Amino acid sequence: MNKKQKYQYVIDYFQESMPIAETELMYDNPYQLLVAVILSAQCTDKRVNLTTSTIFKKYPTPAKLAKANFDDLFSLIKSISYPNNKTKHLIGMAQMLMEKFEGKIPMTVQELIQLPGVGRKTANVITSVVDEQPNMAVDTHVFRVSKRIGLVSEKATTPLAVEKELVKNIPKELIHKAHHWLILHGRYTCVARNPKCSICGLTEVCNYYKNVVLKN
DNA sequence: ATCCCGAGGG
DNA sequence: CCCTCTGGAT
Repeated sequence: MNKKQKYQYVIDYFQESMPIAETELMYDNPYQLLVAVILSAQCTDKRVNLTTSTIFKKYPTPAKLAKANFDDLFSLIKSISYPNNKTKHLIGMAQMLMEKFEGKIPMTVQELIQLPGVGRKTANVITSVVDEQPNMAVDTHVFRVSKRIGLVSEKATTPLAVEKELVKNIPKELIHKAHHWLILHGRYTCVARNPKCSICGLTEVCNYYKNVVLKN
């Protein structure tokens, strides 16, 4: 089976098993998604959702968030990872939105990564989810699952390298869905520790299953 | 002990 | 490339 066939097999499987694949972060607009994704670094979506309901009430717009008191915001997110950094990033992000972008969320990767707390992964999430741009955000799940199945080559050792190979091999119109497929597969089946290969429909094409599981 | 939709800085 | 930030769940 060549690479093209492998991608097709994986896509067909996900199309059938996950016809609707969406983020589990709760948001109602691009501003809320941006805040939620920044908060999601090294933290589960469920814990992020616990904090954003209050944050969105207290700071419903970039203008409000730009004027937030550090300690007030910190107290709302102190129970998730890196509260100090994230508080600083959120306020700085909102301030730059007001100063450089007229309080609106820019919709290009180049502009988004200028914002404090927004890196390539977050910028790819925003532009693909909000604007349906064919960008692939590579987080810990997408990285791990792509490597295990063998969707990307051995030499792809960084998120950027994985991103480029995935974008090259997945049809443009499916990249947005594929992003969520890989995340949800990684979150519930191809988990980091003791992946649940017994309930996985991809073992037939999976390098990890062939090279690691079958040999133990 | 390891992991969770990373980013910034050296 | 490396390191730090940093809390809760399993």
